[in-house]
Amino acid sequence: MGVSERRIRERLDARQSILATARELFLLKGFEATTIRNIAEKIEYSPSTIYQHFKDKNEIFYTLHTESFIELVKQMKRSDLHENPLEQLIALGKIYIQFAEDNPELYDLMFIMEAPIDFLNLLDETQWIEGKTAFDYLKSVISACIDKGLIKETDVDSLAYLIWSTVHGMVTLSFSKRGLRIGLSNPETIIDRTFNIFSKLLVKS
Amino acid sequence: MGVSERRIRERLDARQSILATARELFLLKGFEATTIRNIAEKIEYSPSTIYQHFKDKNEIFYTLHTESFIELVKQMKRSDLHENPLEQLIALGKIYIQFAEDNPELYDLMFIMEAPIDFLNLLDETQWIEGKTAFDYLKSVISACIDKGLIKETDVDSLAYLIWSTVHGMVTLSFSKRGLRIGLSNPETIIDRTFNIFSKLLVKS
DNA sequence: TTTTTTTACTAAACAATGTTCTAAAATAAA
DNA sequence: TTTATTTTAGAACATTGTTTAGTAAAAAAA
Repeated sequence: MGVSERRIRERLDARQSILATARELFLLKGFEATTIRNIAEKIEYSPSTIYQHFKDKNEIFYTLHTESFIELVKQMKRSDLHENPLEQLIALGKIYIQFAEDNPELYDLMFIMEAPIDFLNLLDETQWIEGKTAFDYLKSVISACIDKGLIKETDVDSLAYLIWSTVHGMVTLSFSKRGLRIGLSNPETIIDRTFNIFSKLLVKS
Repeated sequence: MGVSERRIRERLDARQSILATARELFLLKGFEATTIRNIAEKIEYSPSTIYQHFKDKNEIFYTLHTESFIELVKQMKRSDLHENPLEQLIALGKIYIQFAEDNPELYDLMFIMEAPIDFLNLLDETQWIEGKTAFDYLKSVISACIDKGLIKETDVDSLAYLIWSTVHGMVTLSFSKRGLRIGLSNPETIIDRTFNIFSKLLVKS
């Protein structure tokens, strides 16, 4: 019965090479510029074969979306080498911003584009596990800060949403180039400076 | 010589009706779903006629982009009925969020989409006047807070960028539905609650 | 071994998009 | 009235995501 197993393996290989190529082209040229025909050509299949493995373009990129969250959480966990939870929180923010700056296209897919969430809505999951995992990790660090009396505010949900919003906002304003040409004295360092002020505000609270 | 004047007027009318229709369809269906053929059909012209008035689709929506900023600044100025600059700052934040929630498609065009800024880059203006006007207004309110000793921090640029990032972040996370299904207790009130905490942090600073 | 069934795959086509080309029609100038 | 200019439209082009219909290959059944 090795035959059917081999076929399953071959199918999986094809699927993986579609995903790998999609990822490669996506990182190089973005979502819109990565076409089904592009991917097909690169792996030497016809475009219609891709539809044997994925329902549509969104499904391909939803897979990438999920993988990217696993990677982000992995990066975030690097922050736990700090003993002091406040230091860990600061480190977490920096890691998040760094991830976004290193992977702007992926960040777009993960937090801005509608396509992946639209696909998620098609499956009727009640929870978005990858997102929740990352958010829960942030909350746990904030909780540690509160427990040690390092932050006075006690609404963890709102604190987490505030911190997330702020770093997300800084990053996306930078991506969309809306922070340029508005008279900032040092546009290239504005994210760093703003992050520092925000950190100070949090500590004093 | 009333003839050529009439033709100029007619040209302007055509241009205006293209813009009005573009706006209408855009608000109804968004950028991508608003097609040139769509607009043309509605004003009973052929698609190619539109290209006599606008270089491309981006130019049409860049015009909308600019108009929207004028409207936003108008709304923002409603905040100056508050005597206390800190109260004005809070009001300003609420107005901004309200504008975004009332006009999600316009907000997308104004602060998220690349198309309008790409068009702006084609003209080589050194400043983005509409954006700078709004940002300067925010900075003036913050400066008033600092002058009255209501906020301790003194880096106006960073404070303004922080506040902008935070409200922008909250709004866009909401738009992209990334704040859903991650275990928030009351997702529908999270923006309000977060905004309140952020206000408190700013005051205590 | 031969026949049948399932699977994998492709070429071609479809409907839609932004945009451009070519030529006709309407208008203004001479 | 004739000529030049402007305005307009229809058709075409190059892309896109996706679907359809049919073919070739492999596996299963006879």
